Amino acid sequence: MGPTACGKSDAAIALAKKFPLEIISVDSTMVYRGLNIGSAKPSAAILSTIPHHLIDIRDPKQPYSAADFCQDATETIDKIRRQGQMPLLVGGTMLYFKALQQGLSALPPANPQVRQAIVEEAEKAGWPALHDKLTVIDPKSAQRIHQNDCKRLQRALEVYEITGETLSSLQHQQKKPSEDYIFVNIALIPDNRAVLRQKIAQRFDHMLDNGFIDEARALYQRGDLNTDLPAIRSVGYRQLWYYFKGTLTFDEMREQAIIASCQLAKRQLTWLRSWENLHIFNSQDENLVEKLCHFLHTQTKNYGGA
RNA sequence: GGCCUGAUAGCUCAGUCGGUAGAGCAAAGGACUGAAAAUCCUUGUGUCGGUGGUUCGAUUCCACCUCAGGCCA
Repeated sequence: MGPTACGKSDAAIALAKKFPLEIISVDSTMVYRGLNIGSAKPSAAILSTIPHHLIDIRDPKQPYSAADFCQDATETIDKIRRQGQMPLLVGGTMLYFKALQQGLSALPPANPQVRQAIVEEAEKAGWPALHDKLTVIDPKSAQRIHQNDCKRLQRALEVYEITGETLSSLQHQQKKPSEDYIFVNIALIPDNRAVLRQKIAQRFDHMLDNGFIDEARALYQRGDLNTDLPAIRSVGYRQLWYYFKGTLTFDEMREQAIIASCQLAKRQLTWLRSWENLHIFNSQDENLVEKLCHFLHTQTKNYGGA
């Protein structure tokens, strides 16, 4: 785990060359086909040499979720282990890591019609009015969810609408943490954030120089995608969308994409700061790969048959 | 060379009829259960260009200087 542009993929690939392991991507954007350059997806050449999973498994039109990930990841882990290999989960989507290890409550999946109805209600009455409504239905969740947090408000109302039960009561019921596996949590954390920011900017410029705009334009010209979709909301694609529409100039698009990327990195670091049982490595350490190899070596000894 | 306009937070700017200042963005910290690269919450950021003058008190008024932009020679 680690923030964007900290070198996770490179480190994982280096490890895959030395250990009998296969990589499972834990990334909410790399799941989408056609989002390659902007998601910093490993190249086709690397993907064909080193086994990667959960990349290119969705069309950008179809949303993917943490629950989808849990199911896919569990199946993939089992498959890899049956083949006598070790799974290495690599990515920056911290909710996916958490959901996989701690489990999710038994909640209904998203329902587009119900969501649409809630959005329409919010457009008429405003989100604070929906928050009032939730206070009556599920005071516990309403207290926890801020009245401006439209995504969580929508979800809480959606769950009640579909099941007739409140989100808080369903969440109260036992989650099923995964007990079949031993997870070793490793974080790559930069010790200098200014350097990370610089790296993010350089990487974005590199993407622009290597066809990111053409890639995004092809998606834009499909005509059936928009910025309400999770795929197109992601960093870079969203700003390019506004650039194509003419809302942003090129310079504004570049600046805002880099800023959004830095803000993403900050949120990822916030997750990791309070993460339990974390093995932390300095992502800016010259000998990072060496140290990771040493660490993996001791871990495989400890958990050899697990 | 003359005249005009500007100089306030990291950036763009507002403001103080004289009582040492505030928005947006950025930043920092935080939350996170089927959209999570999403969504949301909290919090500051200051020699108010410099030096003098008037004043109980100047970022605010006055003079000069510096810098930037514009107009005229």
